[in-house]
Amino acid sequence: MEPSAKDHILSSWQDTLHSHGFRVTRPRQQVMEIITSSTTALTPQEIYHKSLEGERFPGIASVYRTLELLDKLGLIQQIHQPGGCHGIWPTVEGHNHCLICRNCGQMKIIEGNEDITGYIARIENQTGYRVDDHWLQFFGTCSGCLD
Amino acid sequence: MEPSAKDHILSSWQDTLHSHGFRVTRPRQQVMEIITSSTTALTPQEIYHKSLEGERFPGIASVYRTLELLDKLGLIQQIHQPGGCHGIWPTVEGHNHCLICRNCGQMKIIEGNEDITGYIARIENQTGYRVDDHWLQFFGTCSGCLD
DNA sequence: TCCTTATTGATAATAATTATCATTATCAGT
DNA sequence: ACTGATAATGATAATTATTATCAATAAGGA
Repeated sequence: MEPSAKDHILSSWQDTLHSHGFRVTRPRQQVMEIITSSTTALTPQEIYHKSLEGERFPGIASVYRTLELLDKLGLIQQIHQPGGCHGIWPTVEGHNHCLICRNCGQMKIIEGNEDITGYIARIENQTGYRVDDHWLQFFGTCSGCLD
Repeated sequence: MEPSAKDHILSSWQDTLHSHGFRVTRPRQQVMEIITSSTTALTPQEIYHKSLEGERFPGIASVYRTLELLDKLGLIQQIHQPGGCHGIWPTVEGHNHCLICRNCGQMKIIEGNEDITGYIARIENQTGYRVDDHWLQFFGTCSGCLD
């Protein structure tokens, strides 16, 4: 069986841990497994509660510690939503944005190929700010929830 | 002396409270004063701590209650940032975006006149989502911090 | 000014996150 | 495979943030 995209992320995360001298422990694997399996951005508490479904599960402190580590290594990012801040999602390479279903929370990462350089230049002129980054997020309804 | 933009917002907020049958109390006025005077988006705790500088100040519960009320009336919105979620900022009419200085936190609201309708249409085709809203935020350095 | 009652302040209760430390388990080096 | 040094864990205490409770207070119409 061909390795799935999820398996690929998981093994690359484990490589990153090893190459930085961190151990690949069972609690860390469980947290990483949950994050990479999810179709929605999860909060730390949600990740912890999902882990309870398993036979053995990490303590809540280890969940927080693992998230802190993954964040420090740049492997995850925090997703912000109007009604529920700071969901966790794997970091994706390159410039991209997220698309969130308001109904079921399902998230998709989309390639950021919009051209707003002209808009940014105008903002810089008007405000005197130097702009070095932006967030673009889309909200709507996914195809499953539209039916 | 000409009434400032802040005074204008403040009196319109008070009108909104009155017209919805809510009382304009001292604690509410203090919270509204702090929000409208700030150049950065503030968290509930930050608003409370600023209020302590005054001679009389609201209890922490009243700060939360006032924020809940202002939010329900649509007078404030929550601003999300990578390192400090849920700052409070007055709602601005129309379609607009915010520009935040990563250094000092100073915030500006900018008119949303970018055209990303083509981009949105492409996203809808690719993903099957129906997109009904978006967030666009810019991060950078303000003119004061550039010097 | 008085009266009704919405609102407050003080604080208890709940929830979320971080810190502490003895015990456990990873994994590099045999 | 086995062993040992120590990174990491689990359990829990401490801290912080938010929400709920209720008697006392004050806003604002009559």
